[in-house]
Amino acid sequence: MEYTVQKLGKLAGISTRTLRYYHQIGLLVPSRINSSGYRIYSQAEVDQLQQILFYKQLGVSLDAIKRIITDPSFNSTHALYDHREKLLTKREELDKMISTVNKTLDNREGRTTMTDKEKFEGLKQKMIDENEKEFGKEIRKTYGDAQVDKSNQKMKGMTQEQFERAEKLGEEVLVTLSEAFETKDPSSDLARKTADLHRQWISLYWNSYTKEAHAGVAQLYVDDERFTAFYDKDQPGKAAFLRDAIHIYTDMVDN
Amino acid sequence: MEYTVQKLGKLAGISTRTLRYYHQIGLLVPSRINSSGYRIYSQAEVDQLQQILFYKQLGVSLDAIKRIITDPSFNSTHALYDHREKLLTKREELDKMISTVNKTLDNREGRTTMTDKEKFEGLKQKMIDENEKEFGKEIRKTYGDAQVDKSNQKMKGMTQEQFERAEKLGEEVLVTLSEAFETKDPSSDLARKTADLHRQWISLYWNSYTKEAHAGVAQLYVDDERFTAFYDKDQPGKAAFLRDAIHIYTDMVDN
DNA sequence: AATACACCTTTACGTAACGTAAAGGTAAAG
DNA sequence: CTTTACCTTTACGTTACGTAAAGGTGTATT
Repeated sequence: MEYTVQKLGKLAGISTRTLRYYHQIGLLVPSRINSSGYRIYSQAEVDQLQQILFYKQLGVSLDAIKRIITDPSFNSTHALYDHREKLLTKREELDKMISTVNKTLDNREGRTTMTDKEKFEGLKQKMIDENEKEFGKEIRKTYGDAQVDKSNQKMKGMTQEQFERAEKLGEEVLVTLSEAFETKDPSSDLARKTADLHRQWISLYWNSYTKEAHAGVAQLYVDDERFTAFYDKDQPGKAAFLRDAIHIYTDMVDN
Repeated sequence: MEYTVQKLGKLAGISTRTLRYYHQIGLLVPSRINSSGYRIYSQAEVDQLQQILFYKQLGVSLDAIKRIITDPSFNSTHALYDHREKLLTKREELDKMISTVNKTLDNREGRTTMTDKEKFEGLKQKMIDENEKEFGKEIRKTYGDAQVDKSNQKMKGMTQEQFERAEKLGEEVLVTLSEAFETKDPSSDLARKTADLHRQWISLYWNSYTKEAHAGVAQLYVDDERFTAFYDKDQPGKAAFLRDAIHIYTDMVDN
């Protein structure tokens, strides 16, 4: 089988420009050029291209890939060891950046919104106070002061728009929960939707979402009678249903 | 105080080329140009440069930095949230690459020196099996199958070198824990070191470290008697001590 | 055969953030 | 007055292509 640039490009899922570029740098040379100047690739090039794309997926530079696949005396395993070192270094740098960003955001959250909309500020403070009075102690016990303070700080740092969105989401969770509860199946689509809405909702208050913490909070809804009372208000069993739905959800989602 | 390019460059630890480039793109404009055409910077520019370098350190693009520091109506906190998302996405991509490289290298090692490493391969599989038998059910219940499978997969994906490092770290945790335990103070330096070593250790098995999950595992050491038995083997109270140390640690560490 | 249309070619600029010459003025010190 | 250190602008190189632009080729339809 022989391929022109477009045929091969479609086969491999890359652009024709890419193939011309690979030819230009000598990474993938067509088996021949036909009388009209067209690049013609055959099976050997298809195989080589697969190799190239594999290494590319690992983040290896085209220059390094060229050395790996064209020079048979080149130790590709050693090259991959080297490459891994580079990747690990990069990840450390990234981790540092992420940590610094987190720190910066933490510091800012407390001070951003000054005395602009007092009413709004008052409302938020009121919500924090009530939250604290009702559930603060239990959550603090389970997740530590730092987490709770951060959540409160974040609430204070929210813009009015974000705040309204959060309140709306919170209501949506309750409405969808009621609908889902009627299915009696915590793995139903509606239940999954509820769990997903709930994730969105807490994500607005948390600095970093993790499945584990989400699942932990879900459990708390059953373990702490005040939470249970809140969710079971209309129909008993809703708190447990929500917990089950969230646990199924966090077990399904891959990250 | 006034500075020429070289003076300011030395002060900030950057090249003169960089300063000229920042001028060119309008990111840092000198306060004035003297009669000979020299760029002259004063205090205001020094301050702005510090800001620029801070954001640069977070991996923010110069274009984004420019918007952040020149447009006062720009919400820099929101920009940082966005930026953090990008960083997290990048880290996921990196993790995938690293995992694939590890897998590839593992496969190659197997092919090239198959019989040589058989013992080692067997050892890893044995560890996974034992782990599963002993703690699998409890951990699966708490953290879900996905997390446990990932951890096992990661163990299989480890190279011999990494594997040895992991085992050594595991021992270090135990040794340091014993020393720290004698201080009777879970906030002592030694206790903090123990928690940090423990973090490093589990990070080798987890795809992504989070404070919450770390704290959760620490709690498990106390809640699950099999874990407790393991850590309390020599001196009762060590499991609880480790949990306390880790909780103090996760509350302190910013990310 | 003429035309339309899909496909091919090469050339070349743009991207991010500078490093590195090259060619040529300027300031201060000897 | 010369050396030396410092300044300037212009411009090419870096990575892996995307995106025109200008023009030739292959095939099907009119």
